[in-house]
Amino acid sequence: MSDISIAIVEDHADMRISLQLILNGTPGFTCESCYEQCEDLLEALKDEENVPQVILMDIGLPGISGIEGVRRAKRLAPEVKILMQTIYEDDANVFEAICAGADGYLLKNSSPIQILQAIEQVEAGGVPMTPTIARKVIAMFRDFAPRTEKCEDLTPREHDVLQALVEGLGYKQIAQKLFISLDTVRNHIRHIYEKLKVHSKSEAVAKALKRRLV
Amino acid sequence: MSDISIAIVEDHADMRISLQLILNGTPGFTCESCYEQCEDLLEALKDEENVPQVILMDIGLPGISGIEGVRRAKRLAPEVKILMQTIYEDDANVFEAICAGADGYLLKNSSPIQILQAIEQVEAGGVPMTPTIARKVIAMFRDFAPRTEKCEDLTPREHDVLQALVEGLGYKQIAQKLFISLDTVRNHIRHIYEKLKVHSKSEAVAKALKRRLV
DNA sequence: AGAAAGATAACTTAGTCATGGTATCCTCAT
DNA sequence: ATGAGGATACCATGACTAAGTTATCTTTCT
Repeated sequence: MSDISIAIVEDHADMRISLQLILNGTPGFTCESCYEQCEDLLEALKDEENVPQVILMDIGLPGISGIEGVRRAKRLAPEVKILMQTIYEDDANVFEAICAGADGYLLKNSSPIQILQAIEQVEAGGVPMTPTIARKVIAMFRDFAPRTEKCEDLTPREHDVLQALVEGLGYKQIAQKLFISLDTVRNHIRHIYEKLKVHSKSEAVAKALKRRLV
Repeated sequence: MSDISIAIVEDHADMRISLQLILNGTPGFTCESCYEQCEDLLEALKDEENVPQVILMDIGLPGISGIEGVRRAKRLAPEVKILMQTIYEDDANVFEAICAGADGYLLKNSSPIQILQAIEQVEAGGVPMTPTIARKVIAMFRDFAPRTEKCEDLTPREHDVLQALVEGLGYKQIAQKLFISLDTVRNHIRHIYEKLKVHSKSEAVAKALKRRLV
């Protein structure tokens, strides 16, 4: 089996060079191409000869960001595997990177061995990521799934009112919308608060949306 | 460090017994409880004394299915980690299991070593799953790709305040949390309202959650 | 050096909200 | 038929929120 060919995109020269040294110094891996910025990588990808099997891409880059870089690289070479590397582990970045087409997600403080393993894993069709990130992805995934849970025993009418609250309506507007009096709205909301164990409109809305009660 | 405590739910006696033998025969793992069906597990979970660290659950069970079992078990003991085991790797089952709250997904033909590794991994906060399943989850995730509308340029501080609103806090609480005066909170919220084009806390919370600004 | 933007803070006022208690009417299942 | 739960409605009050106006102090960019 021949070596896995890797390209690096990384703006810090020392990081870039040491990565390349590690890769070229390990049997089974070769790294011929290193780029300081996405633009250079994208230029290179236009020539099919230059397409590596795996790209190791920093997420925080000057010019085109790593995330946008993934999107474009995948357009130019859909079959290339891209591993993102980042110091951040925040939701927004992970989420965006995955949607952009990244095949794995590493932290910058990963050990060389972890990096090599991740490269092998992604080339084998896996999706290497840190446990923390995996949890986040799964959690987000769960959030998107339609919740079948039947709302903490809210009555149908209470559900209507909660729905209206989520739409951002005030008491008066809800009364008009549902053709009931202001006092009845108050009453329903009172009960909703008790059942959801909250004490304000915003808390109720937050809980309703987070638990997919609406 | 003490052993990881494991419970098994599996209807095939031979499978169940050999699993238990393997676990108890390996340093670092103990398995005291085995159940033939979910009902028994759920009954046991009602007593906090009986809650293990990890549950190894078959997905195809008589009576309550493994998936429904996960849902209920997680309600009784939210902190328990659950590994699903199945002969199937089909989308529907995997997705349902994940949404129900499973923390990992193994195939039934996994080797004992793989099972032990998965248990360690899940206990460490990871999400063990086969590469195939991981790919499917990621692909599915991408499809749902709800656009991340660039946070209507809220300033960092405004973002903090919005975050607090989403947590259901009131003005006073936000002031305390962020170590600023009530008036400053008012001011930030005023600006948030202008930028999000809303006129109340609940509207702001609804918009923030729907657009994933937080 | 000066402009622009952000974070901080104060004061005010009309209006809304949270929460208490109470009561009527209807429907459904005991 | 009788009671429980749900929907409707009213009254009252203290606390909170929304929105307007103004001002100081940084930091950042030009």
